[in-house]
Amino acid sequence: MKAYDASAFEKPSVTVDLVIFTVTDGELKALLIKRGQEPFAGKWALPGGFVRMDESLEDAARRELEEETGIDGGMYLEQLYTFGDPKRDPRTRVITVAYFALADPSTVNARVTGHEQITDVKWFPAHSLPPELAFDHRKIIDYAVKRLKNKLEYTAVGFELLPTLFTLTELQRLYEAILREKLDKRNFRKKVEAMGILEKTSRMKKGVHRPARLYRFVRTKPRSTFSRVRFEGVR
Amino acid sequence: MKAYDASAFEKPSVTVDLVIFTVTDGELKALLIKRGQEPFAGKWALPGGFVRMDESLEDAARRELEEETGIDGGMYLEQLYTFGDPKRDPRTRVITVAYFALADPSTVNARVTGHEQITDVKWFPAHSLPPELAFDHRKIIDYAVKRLKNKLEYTAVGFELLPTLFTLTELQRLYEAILREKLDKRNFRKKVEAMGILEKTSRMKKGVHRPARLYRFVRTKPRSTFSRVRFEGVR
DNA sequence: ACAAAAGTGTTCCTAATACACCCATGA
DNA sequence: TCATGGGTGTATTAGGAACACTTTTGT
Repeated sequence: MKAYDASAFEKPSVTVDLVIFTVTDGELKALLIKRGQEPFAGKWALPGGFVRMDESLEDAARRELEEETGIDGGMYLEQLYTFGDPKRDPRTRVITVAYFALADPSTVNARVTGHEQITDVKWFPAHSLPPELAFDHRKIIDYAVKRLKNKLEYTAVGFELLPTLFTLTELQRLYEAILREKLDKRNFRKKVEAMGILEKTSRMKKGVHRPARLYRFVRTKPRSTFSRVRFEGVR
Repeated sequence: MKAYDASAFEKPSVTVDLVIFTVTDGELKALLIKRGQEPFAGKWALPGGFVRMDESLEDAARRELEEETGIDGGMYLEQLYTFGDPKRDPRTRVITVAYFALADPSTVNARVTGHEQITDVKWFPAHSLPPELAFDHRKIIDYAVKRLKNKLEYTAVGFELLPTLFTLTELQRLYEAILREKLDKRNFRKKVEAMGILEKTSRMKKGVHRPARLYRFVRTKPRSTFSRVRFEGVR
């Protein structure tokens, strides 16, 4: 019980690990860092780090997020799962609380800052990751991808991956990239408009062909029907 | 990064807390224990305890579960969320990984075993909990209730709360108790039969009126359509 | 024979799917 | 003027919701 003297127990280390997603070139990508130190030196791993004694888990995640991507706060962040296998870190007991984050590619500026132990930072397609990842990070990423796909079907989370203004086709491509399936243009638009979270702007995006209308994402007041709109099977 | 020397950091304590649900008397109930020690002496709290260095989080949860309820393994157990507010424990930094468990009431035998720090154990209706719970346990329970309700709508998790053989009315009452809404008998049966996870047995349950057929829950091979069956709005 | 719970079938309606054509622009 | 992506409407179908009556038993 809680009532036991906490100091009587040997304590595990606690870290947060981040699966930072973005979508570029029609592909879902995750940000990985190359480790410069043992264990798993030279292997790709999730960004993350130790939770400090005076910060909440989410604060820790957001701090690491900023350090790693150069984005200061505001990014979508959600707790994923806590991985606590006693052998997941070969050195000592480390329990990690995994988060996933969604980054609008236009704002992300991945970089190596401060961490001499990181020798490289790179976006990897979520479906062709390096074969050998550090720790149990492959498992964590796979889990995050599953959760993201699922979440996409019943929430408006996808907008986090787009700039403020976007066209419906861009939104559709985003969904297709994450779900890895083609969607029907007409049905997709019907669904997304039914959600009532799109605001038509007066601006148009010029391209080589007919200009496309730009939309903005608006968080509406909680609607009971909102969470029921799903993307499953929009084909 | 992971690469830092783990021992250089002060470590938080890590516990697991359990929201153990059952349904009796047409009500969803959660098992609470009365604390015999500070902090929160005399207050009701979730069962739980420190994670040992050599056991996984789930192992820790299952161990506590058995110690608290006298059920040896096999119970449905799912990781809920990890709560890590630095001030959630007034003494020291304690991060807790919350789990929720589902107990068939016929097998549960709540008791006080071994823990001199526990002065009482009791099932409380999830919707009328003691006003003052220890730590952030009210938040944890509320979250668990939300998750359970949600889970009920797209998985077969409800069967964990019933004995092996049950009638369809018993199953419906269970759903009604958790969702806190009346369901339409005909639609409920259609849905639940469409799930394809019920096996009609030849046995009947005798009562004061027309005997009811007893069913058994069968885990079918993974069916792609399975997860789409929902209970929302079965009214 | 009747009270009470078990059990079942049909209609209505909404939402999901599948599908094809016109529109506006730049080259 | 034509190639290309932008944009829209409709018919069909499946599933969710609403609803009422018959059956079986114990008393």
